[in-house]
Amino acid sequence: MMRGDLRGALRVTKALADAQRIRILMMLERGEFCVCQIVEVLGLAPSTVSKHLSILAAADLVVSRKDGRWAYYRRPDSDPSAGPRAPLDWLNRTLQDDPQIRADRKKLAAVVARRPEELCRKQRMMA
Amino acid sequence: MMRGDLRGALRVTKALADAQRIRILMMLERGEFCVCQIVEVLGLAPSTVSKHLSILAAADLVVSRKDGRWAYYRRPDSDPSAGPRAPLDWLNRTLQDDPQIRADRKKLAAVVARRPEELCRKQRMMA
DNA sequence: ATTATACTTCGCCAAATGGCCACATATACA
DNA sequence: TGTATATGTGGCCATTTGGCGAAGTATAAT
Repeated sequence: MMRGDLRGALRVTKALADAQRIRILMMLERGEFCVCQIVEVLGLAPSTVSKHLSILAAADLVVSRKDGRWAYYRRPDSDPSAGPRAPLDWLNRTLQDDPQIRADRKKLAAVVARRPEELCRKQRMMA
Repeated sequence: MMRGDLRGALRVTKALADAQRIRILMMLERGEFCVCQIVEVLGLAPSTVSKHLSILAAADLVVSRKDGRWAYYRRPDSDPSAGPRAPLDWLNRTLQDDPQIRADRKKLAAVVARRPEELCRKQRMMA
């Protein structure tokens, strides 16, 4: 993208200025996940998570991939020089030992052990 | 400070998620300035600028120094490894050619040429 | 073809944010 | 001491933001 103007930078910093979105980004350091998996870890409504993901995507902090009914999100596998790699690395370093992030990682491990269908079914039951 | 938790990181990212505060930080890359000088460049009410500065200070992105009636703000002259140096460097790189930031730099040059008293006097006249 | 399902978009509401003015505080100068 | 002045704080208001549920969309399964 390479915008390089204040508006573009603000899109990034505003995207980073929310706890749930930071949690999502830290998740995605571990790999590529579908929306229902992210929903399960965050404990928010799917519509809410979807909106967060669209904000992150608009800032080029994540990219999406459709596969059947599922939508997978991951960190862009792009050049480390350009793009907002620097603030993300900083977050990574800073939050390595944060209790919330550690808890998310633990929950993530349990989540990836299941098939996505089960997650979605469970989430429908709760709602 | 070295907080290292999500709350501390959010204080930083939220502080960076505002155009005026980014403009202030870019100004302070050029040196140390008093509130009335920042007011003059941004074109906002002194109370507004003061609040922005307190948000930046709470995130350890600026430090203040009192000298008589004047309060001077600057970037913390601290270790480059710890602290939120990384996102700031990224902003610096990204916004180098932004028109708003360039305009601010130009205005800043005119502002530093005057004595602070004149600026404050002028600002009182306008209000 | 119809139904089920994974996700997104829309509409709404409560809370947070950014702006200003008015006032409070603190320092300097007469 | 008293007054002027540079900055900080509190109250108020308009806008933005984050959350949810309901409805919409698109793909898969029956």
